[in-house]
Amino acid sequence: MIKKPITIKEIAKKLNLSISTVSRALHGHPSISLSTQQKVKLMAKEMEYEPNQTAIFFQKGRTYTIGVILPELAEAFFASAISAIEDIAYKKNYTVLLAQSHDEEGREKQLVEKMKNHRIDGLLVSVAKTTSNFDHFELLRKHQIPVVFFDRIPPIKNIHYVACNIETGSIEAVNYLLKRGHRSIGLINGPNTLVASGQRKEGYIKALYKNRLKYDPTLIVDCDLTEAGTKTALETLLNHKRKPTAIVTFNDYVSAFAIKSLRRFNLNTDQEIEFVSYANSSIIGFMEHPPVASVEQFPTIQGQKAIDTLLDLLNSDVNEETQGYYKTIIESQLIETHKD
Amino acid sequence: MIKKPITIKEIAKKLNLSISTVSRALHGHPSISLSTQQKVKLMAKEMEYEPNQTAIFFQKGRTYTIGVILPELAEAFFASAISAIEDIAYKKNYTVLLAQSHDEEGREKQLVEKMKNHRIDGLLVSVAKTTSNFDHFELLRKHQIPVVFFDRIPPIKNIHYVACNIETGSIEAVNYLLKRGHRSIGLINGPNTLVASGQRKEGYIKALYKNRLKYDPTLIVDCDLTEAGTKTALETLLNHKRKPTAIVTFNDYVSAFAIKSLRRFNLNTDQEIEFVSYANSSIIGFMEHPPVASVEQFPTIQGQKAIDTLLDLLNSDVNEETQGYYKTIIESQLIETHKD
DNA sequence: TAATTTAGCACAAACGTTTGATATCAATAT
DNA sequence: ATATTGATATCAAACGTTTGTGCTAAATTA
Repeated sequence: MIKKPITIKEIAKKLNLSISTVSRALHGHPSISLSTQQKVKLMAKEMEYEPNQTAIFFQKGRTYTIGVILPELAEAFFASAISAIEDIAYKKNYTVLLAQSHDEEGREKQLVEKMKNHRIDGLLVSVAKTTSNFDHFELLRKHQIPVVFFDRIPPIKNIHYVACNIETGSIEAVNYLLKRGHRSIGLINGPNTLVASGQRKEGYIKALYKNRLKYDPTLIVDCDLTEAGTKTALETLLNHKRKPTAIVTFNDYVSAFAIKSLRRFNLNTDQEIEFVSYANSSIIGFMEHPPVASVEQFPTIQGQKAIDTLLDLLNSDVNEETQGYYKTIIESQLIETHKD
Repeated sequence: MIKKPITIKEIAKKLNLSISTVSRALHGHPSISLSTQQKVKLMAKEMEYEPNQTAIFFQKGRTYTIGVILPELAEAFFASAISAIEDIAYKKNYTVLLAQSHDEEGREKQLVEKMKNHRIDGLLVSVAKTTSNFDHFELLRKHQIPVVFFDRIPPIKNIHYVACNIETGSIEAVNYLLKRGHRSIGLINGPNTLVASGQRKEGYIKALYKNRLKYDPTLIVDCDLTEAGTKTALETLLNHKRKPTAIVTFNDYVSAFAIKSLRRFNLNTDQEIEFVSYANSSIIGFMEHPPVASVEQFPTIQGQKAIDTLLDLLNSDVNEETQGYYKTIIESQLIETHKD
């Protein structure tokens, strides 16, 4: 037996009321008597009435839907973020339209367009690595659709964003290693095309300067984040005239590769090399020899703050110019690996 | 400068045409002359016309949106699955409405309701662990909204589903270890409330029987999948009178915990214990001493098949009764760990 | 009692699009 | 010359809901 969705029209007919009365009754409008309100609500329940959201969306011009565009859903960082976002959206009765850009500018652009046409109320974006032109986001502004960027934010003015300050974490990381007595600290960094690489490097250098230590650029080695690349980078550092006793790596995966490689082929190292990395991902818990610490970047908190400010934006009808822009910076934090 | 979305009405006025003509022109309807079609299309582009999808959704009763309900977005398996699903949805011009149940039946129920009201065209679900009543899915059937279950499928008749046959992988795993000369093989399994645990156990037992080996139930130890639980389970096996030389574990994480624990406190084991696990997750690539093999469950393929069959369902207007139900089984597959 | 307020409801427009039915006009066929 | 066809475009209804305005009768006030 197939059920056609029933409408307020049919409720109206059944109760000999007008459509508008039914509508208002269901919303508890004061100009409808309590008795009819109850009658209507009862009948609605009886007939298993469910409002047609598409009609409401259309009518109201709002969808209570927020778009989320992420570079890569399968990446742990973004998976955590979207999970946190969805949780809050659910709580606030919003719905999440999800899409991934795969770090492609073209796809990102198309997705923005698509979401605009879907009449999302607002958008959350972590921008693609390759994106160099940001007009598609400007377009949304013209259509009064607020956008909040998070984690990967574009280098443009007048935007709302939530980001993580990696530099402080970077400084903490180096300070930590210095306190542990290391004097030659290497850095296996990511490709220098990434903003994230620059941030790590900046912090690394600043920390050394602050401690009045001389900064040796050759102790920084870029790598492509693959296992092979990591190995090569590691070997470069091991052959350095001031062979580092500690190494900061771009992220936990690079640390894992480096440690794995180091231990397999260099087990007879009398002096252990200590590692510090970034992300504090769950992988650390599974490692036999984890880095001594990792810089947490709080994906869930970033996601939460991002959707919080978006919802704020949606529920204050003041326009942007007068109220300025939300800029939230989360401080990254060095987390020591739990010794078990 | 704020832009109001412009409508076909305004295009019509500007060209002195009727609304319907503009609509048909934009769709290339044959009863509109090519010359006017071009004029209209040109003007549409000029005025930066974008169709109001909410109006179209409402009008057509279809949203080209598919709902996806997963237990936990932050879990690697589901993150891969949703990634694959989104990719295909994007290609086929569908949009993904995402939500997570957190393995709670109540939340799952609410989400289904919400998605129904959003008028999704179809739904993809991996059901929550706690769900025991499946009426909310039945409801969708009545509303002609097709549902395809994947990975975690409910124990009810007449449904479309995509699942992974773990038993064959389980058998492969044990066979593999037997071939490698092991005669005492342990199993660190998950909680027996999980279907997944049962499947692993079944395969384990069948493999032994097929090889005419006696099955010792005490070589199977359940654990809660935590690090501590794994350690306890491992110790139980190590103290077994027929101490296993190989262990199958519920998943890669359990393997990681076990291996870590084993190597830390038992480094002087002359004879190595070999591990085989499930999931073949990326963590294996980062392990210093990975399991020798892992049973791949193909999250992306499952996701792909699931959305493929859903789209099939959506685009064939034959009703379910006549065409039967799609039941796709993916064979799991033992993947040997790449030696590097 | 007549005038005015108030409560309770109905009417109808509007949101933007699609689509079946219809109209117009010219070209062709009878 | 009339009927038929075909090409092209218009009209108007419909999708389900919200909401400003208008209406009626009862209740209140003067």
